[in-house]
Amino acid sequence: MPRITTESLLQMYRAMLETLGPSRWWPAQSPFEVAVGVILTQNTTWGNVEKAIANLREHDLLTPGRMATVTDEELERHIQPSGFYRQKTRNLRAFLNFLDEADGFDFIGLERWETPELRDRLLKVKGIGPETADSILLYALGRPVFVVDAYTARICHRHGLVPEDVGYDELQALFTDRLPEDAVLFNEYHALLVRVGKDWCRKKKPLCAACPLNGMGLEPAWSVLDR
DNA sequence: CTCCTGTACT
DNA sequence: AGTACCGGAG
Repeated sequence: MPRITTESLLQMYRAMLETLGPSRWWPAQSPFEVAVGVILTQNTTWGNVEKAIANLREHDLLTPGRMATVTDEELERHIQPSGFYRQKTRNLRAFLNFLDEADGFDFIGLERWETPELRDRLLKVKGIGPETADSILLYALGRPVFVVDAYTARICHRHGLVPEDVGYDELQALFTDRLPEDAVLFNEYHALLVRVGKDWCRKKKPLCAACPLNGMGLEPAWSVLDR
């Protein structure tokens, strides 16, 4: 395994930022809307989530208090285009209950918890796993938490930085152990990795020659391991 | 490991 | 038609 340094991670960051420009994440009008988008986008393309969000906005359901008033059937209908709509309705309901019990639907009231405790509490909510919890912490609450995902794993694995079956915490530590604890940096870094993962470091037929991360002196491990 | 689900892309 | 999608639960 190659030695990974702070400078090499920052070099990757700069390469992506220079090529792609800033990402302006998370696209939403409130912290609650961010959290809803985070939950809806689990294993789902963002375009489908946008349709669901648009439905919710049309019906003025993008606040915890308003969303809590509708039935499961109505919520299912609105978020249907984002897929997994029965599960996600349960997940949204569980998150609403969490907000209600935590702070009476005042999303900003979550500020009273330090990040590690708030993360533990989020992870106890059914439907909220590590990536969803961290995305809410970073993109809804501005906490300096580095979000990793399948794209991050794929990109890092193909550059020989981690094994293919790297776990969430281990992959996250790769970045948090070496980068300054900066929410603005973490926000943009994850956004850039997702964009690279979608458009260049694709699962099949990766476009390595045109990739923003091409020619960084990293080992293209994928080329000899799989296809 | 399988299931969950709709949509868009190849 | 097959595949992939800003995962998580059982």
